[in-house]
Amino acid sequence: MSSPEISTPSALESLRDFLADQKLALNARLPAERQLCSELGLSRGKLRKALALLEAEGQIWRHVGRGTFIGPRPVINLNDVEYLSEQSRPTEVMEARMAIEPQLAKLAAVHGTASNFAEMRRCQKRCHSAREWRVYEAWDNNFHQAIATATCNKLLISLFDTLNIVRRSTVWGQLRSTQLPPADHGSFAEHEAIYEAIVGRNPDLAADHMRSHLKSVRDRTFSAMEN
Amino acid sequence: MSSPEISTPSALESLRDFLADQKLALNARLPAERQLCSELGLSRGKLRKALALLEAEGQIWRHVGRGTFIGPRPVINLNDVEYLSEQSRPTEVMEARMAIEPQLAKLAAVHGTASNFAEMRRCQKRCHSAREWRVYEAWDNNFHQAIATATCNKLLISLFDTLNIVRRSTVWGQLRSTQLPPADHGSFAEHEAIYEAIVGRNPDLAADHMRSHLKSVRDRTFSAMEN
DNA sequence: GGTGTAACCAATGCAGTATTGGTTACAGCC
DNA sequence: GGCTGTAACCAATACTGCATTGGTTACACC
Repeated sequence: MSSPEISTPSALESLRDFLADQKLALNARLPAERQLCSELGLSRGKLRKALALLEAEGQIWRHVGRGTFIGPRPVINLNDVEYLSEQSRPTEVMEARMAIEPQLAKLAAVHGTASNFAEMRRCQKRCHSAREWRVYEAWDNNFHQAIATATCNKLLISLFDTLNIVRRSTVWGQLRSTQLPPADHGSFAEHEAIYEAIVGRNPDLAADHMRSHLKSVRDRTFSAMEN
Repeated sequence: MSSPEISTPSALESLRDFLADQKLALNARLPAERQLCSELGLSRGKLRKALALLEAEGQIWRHVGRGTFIGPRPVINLNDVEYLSEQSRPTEVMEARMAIEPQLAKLAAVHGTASNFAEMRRCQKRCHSAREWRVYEAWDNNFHQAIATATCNKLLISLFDTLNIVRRSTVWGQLRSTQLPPADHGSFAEHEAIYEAIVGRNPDLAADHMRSHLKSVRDRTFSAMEN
């Protein structure tokens, strides 16, 4: 039986020869499968087996609708926020917040500067003076952003930004309970506690307050969803 | 009456009234400028001035070809991992790991499945049998990746991936102390402790072990850098 | 100088079409 | 039965032409 053991390897060989001939640069796109078939005189099945081997070796990578390319598969776009938002359920987003934001508060208490603290204070005041839910929410968001900024860690800030975008674009399955100005919103006291702990350079306390703040946010959100 | 001090504010007022009437949701798109002009009976110039004020307040954001939207301008996609890597110093990367990975271990102990645990075990074995530093490092990396995967939280996994890419592309300012096979590498016991805590469904213990593991990694790394 | 109007610009969205890798069904052939 | 080649189909993606949108400029008119 000379056919399978030899014919498939020969397909691989002719494909390798073709690639060597063309001297294709990194990331270059090679002809579509159907075209390569006729050029190399191979059936599509054989060609695809050869291509699969090359792909397994990391020599090429393929994608439906795009083509076959030279080189290692590029890193997937991790920050494809839309995709992430579709993939993330509200409980997951909340879980991620509770995992990360307390740590940010902790580090903010360590590395935060006076101007960081001033920005946090400014956001708090705007929260108080907000008369519409939307405005309140904007400054609440800025408050949490200010805490992330206070970590003085660009990587963590970037991770928080991604988390934040996903959170804001997540469909929470509810309308805000109207245009309610959040007059006696419980978050005021919680924000204050977080702020005090951070400014007081008390990392663990800051993390604790952030954790309980997020817990109450979670409870309010999900209980509102069930109503 | 028709002086600029009055006419422009009135444009702003009628625009605010319009927004209140429509009760537009967050991220909703409001009508195109030309349409709003006729609806509100304003010239485009006046309308644009009013819109510019709202935009300055952070109430709306606009983009050519897309439209005008309610809410804060979404943050640009910072998928530029290379940029992040340049901006992040080794201490920052390490700090981010110590902030996030213990939380991942904690959640892995909560949500992890049997197949997650099997994968973690597989990575551990490969770490043991590795004879080159590079291979060891690859499976060590996979071990931490498996923990992130075990959180069953796509958002957290994605954040970890970003962190991981930055970490791996960070210049640590040192060469590995040669090709040393890490025969009695201290991380073995630490990995084992983390694994046991996760499989034993002990979230806090898992976080603790991860924290001390990262501490020892940090100490080894930075002491090596000083030598 | 300020205002309103219209025209233009580049960026974007959108819908329809073509292309691409991946898969399946089937006839033909040892 | 097992393998092969062919064709058809599928979902994802690129491409293309057109409509729309915010931003800008020019100009006539007070």
